[in-house]
Order: sequence, then C-alpha cells, then structure tokens
Amino acid sequence: MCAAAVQVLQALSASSLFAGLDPAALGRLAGSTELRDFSGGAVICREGQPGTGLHLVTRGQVKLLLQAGNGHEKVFDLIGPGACFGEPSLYTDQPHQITAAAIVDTQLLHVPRADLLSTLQETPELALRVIKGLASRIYRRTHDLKSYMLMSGTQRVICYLLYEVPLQQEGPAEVAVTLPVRKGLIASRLNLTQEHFSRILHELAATALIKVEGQRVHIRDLSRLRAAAMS
Amino acid sequence: MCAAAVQVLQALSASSLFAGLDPAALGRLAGSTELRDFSGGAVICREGQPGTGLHLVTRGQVKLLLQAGNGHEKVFDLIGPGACFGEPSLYTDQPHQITAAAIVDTQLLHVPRADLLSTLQETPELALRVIKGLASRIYRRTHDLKSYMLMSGTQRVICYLLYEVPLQQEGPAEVAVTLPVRKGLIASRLNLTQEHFSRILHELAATALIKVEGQRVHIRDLSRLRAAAMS
DNA sequence: ACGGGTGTTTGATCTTGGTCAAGTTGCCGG
DNA sequence: CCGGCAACTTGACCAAGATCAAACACCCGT
Repeated sequence: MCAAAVQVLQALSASSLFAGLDPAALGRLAGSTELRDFSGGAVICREGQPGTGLHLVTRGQVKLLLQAGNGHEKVFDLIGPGACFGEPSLYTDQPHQITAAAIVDTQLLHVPRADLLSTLQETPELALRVIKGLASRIYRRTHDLKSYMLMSGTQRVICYLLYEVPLQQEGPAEVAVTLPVRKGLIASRLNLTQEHFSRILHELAATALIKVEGQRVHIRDLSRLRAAAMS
Repeated sequence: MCAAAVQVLQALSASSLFAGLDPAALGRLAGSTELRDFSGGAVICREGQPGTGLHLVTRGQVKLLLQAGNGHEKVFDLIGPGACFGEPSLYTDQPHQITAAAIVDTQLLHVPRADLLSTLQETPELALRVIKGLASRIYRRTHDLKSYMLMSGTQRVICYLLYEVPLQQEGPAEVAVTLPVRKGLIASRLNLTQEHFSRILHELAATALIKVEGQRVHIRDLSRLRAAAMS
C-alpha cells in the first residue's frame, strides 16, 4: 500500500491538472485514487454509463470511440500519458457520451467522482484549473469541428502532421514525425477511411512534401507543407 | 444609470449561470456589466481577437461562424436568449476561435473578463456553475462531432427537428416546430448546403413524416420520425 | 525459414452531397 | 398594385470520399 500510495501521489503531481496543488488537498485526493491497469483492447468505460470518476492516463494509449446505431464506430480522440478523459460526465449528471478502450497495455489513475467534487469545492485553485482544462477541451473540439466542417481530407492530414511536429521547429527544416498508433486509428480520428488516408499520404509523397517509412513520416519542407494546408 | 442597473441585475438573475447567486457577488458583477445592442448583421466579436468578457444573449439571435482560408464559412452554432458564448477564450489565454454576428436585432450583456475571473475565485458556487456550463458545452460539441462523423444528412436533419420539439411530447402525437432562423442558416449549422437541406425536407415530406409550411414544420408522427433517425 | 494473422496498399466502382445555374416564391416599400 | 430583392426550390452535373475486393508487407512465434 505504501509503495502504491507514493506512486499515486507522484503520478498526480506529474499531471498538469494537479501539479503544485495544496499538499493537503492533494493528499486527500491521493488517498482515494487508485491505479488501474488495462491490457491492449480492454474497454475502460462505455457510452451510456454514468461517470464514476476522473481517468488520467499515466502510461499507454487510449482511444475514445463514438458509436453509431449500425455497428459503425469512429475514433473520436486519442489520449496519451498526462491527459485525462471522461470529465464532462463528472460535472453534469449525464452519462458518458463516449466509449474508451486501451490501445496497448495502459495504466491510469482513477480519482472517484465524489472526492474530486468535494475537493473542488474546498480548493478554488483546483476549480480554476478544472475550468481551464475544460476550456482547452472545448478549443480542441471546436478545432476538430472546424476541420470536419470546412477542411478537405488532405488538409486534415497535413494539419495532423503539423500538430505532431515538435513545436520549436521552424523554417524549411526537415523533420520526422512518428505516428503514435497504427494508421487505421489515425485515419478514423481524422474522419477518413484507412484507404483514403493511405492514398492521401501517397499523394503528399508524390509532390515531395513528405516521405513515409512505416510509422515514421519525414517532412521534407515544413514551410511548404504549412503552405499546402491553406490551398 | 439606475434603470439600466436594475435591468442588468434582472437579466443576470434570469440567466441559469447567475440565477440565485450570492447577492453581494451578483451586485459586484452587475456593477461592471453592460448592456450592448447590435442590429441585424452586426459582428459582435471576431476570430483571432482576445476574449474581453462573457457574452450573454438577452434578446435576439446570434450565429457563431467558423471561417476557412478561402472565403467559405459555416454556421457553427445558433445562440438564442439565455445562452452565452465566447467563454473558452476567457479561461484560457487563447483568442476567440469563432466569429459571432447578430442575425436580427440583438441585445446582450457583457461581463468583463477581469471581474468575472475575480468573482469566480471568491465564489465557489459560481465556479461550480461555470464548470457545469463548460461540461454541457462539451456535451453539445461532442454531439455535433458525432453527427458529422457518423450520421447522414437526413439523420442530422431529423435529429435537429426532434431536438427542437418541446420535450414533454410523447407518443405518435402530431407536433409543429417553428424554425428559429432562415433555412440557409440551419442548413449550414447542420453542415449541409441550403440546396441539400431543401431536398432532404422534401424527401421527408414525400414519405409523409413531416409537412413543411414556410418556417413551420409539422411532424406527422413523432415516433416514426424517431425511428427514421436510426435507419 | 515458414506460416499465419494483422495492418497497409491498390484498384474498380458507387454514393453522398456539393456546385452552378435557372427558376419560384414571398415579402416589403413605394 | 407593382417592382425588386432576398430566400427558397429545382434540375443537371460533378467531385470527394466510401465501399468492396484483392493483393501485399510485415511481424512474431515456432
């Protein structure tokens, strides 16, 4: 229990949501937080269920899925270490809108809803962070909405690649990006079929904007790729 | 000034965000809040600008627009009395992602950012409401994302109509819905062209699910329409 | 090295919804 | 009552992207 408690506290402190928070509040939260492990493919929570708490990814990769009446499903977001998901259902009384599943073996923290909400009321600093976190989430969703509403498939792929580029890179430098998950999932995340995504990648390679080597994508000319996103 | 102050206080108290809040906090907010009037077509705020404060619609209709590089633009949301917009830019340091414009003559309240943020820190109750409000916003955006990612145009139109139906209605009753704005705007909101929207409406009328009379849409059979959304 | 499963690519074809252009309708001001 | 303009409808055509099917590549365990 001691080792686990230390691990939980460390993991919480490492997250942007809880880092540097009042130690007393953090300790209280850590007391009820538990580490959970999921093997690749395991479902973490399902659309329609009530939200039991905050999920924070510490290791692995999680996909959030939207499901249609007919078996179709789409990857709605991909979540890596440091990010959390499933909050909206904590703060409203509505059930989860999404299904979450581990893509690879994944470890996450589960902060129970009741403890989080009570800490929230006693810790204005935490409330502000939650607000900020939710606002950034809306930014992200709005950006996705924008790309589906008025960008072409090619533009979405370019934006995705540019987003994955380490930020500091500037100018016409040659950069390499490693796709975090298999291509089919990224395609779905971009609201494309795997086939179409593949074709777009090749079309970009044909104009010498990128070079694809398995999971690695080499960007030949960053500024020219940025320009291509505007077409 | 006195009449205006009373009006502001009343309007704030009528909104779900501020209703029933600690009178002292409410009074302080009301002191810096101002009423703003826009005539139809006027731009309220523009993409890329920093957020100056919270906008709460008290009268009229507002459209939120997303704009692409090439002049194209889409209606991202339609806002009526009682709802607010532009919060995300208040709680992060990022500029507005959207452009807001009045559709008809519109009145709104503007709560300056600094006052809102300071009141937020002193009033946990308000912080909780803001969190809840942002979480519902994410629900709404996620729903939109879902409809663009895995529903057909026809399904989106049906969902929209069902959403506009007064909630209490059940069973195979015949209901009438009045479209809040002109059809072109609704089409854009549903990520359809005006032409396609028109065709879908006629196709639904052809199967006797609805009847269209200008701005009024009569739903012939609610449960059958619900079933059609699943197709 | 071999076999099999998963992931990716390629090609042919089809569907949805967009575009362009030409009517209609309907409303409002004179 | 009559323009005139804006919203809406209708039709013919087009294009982006989906679907289906088949090959191909790459691991990984034996």
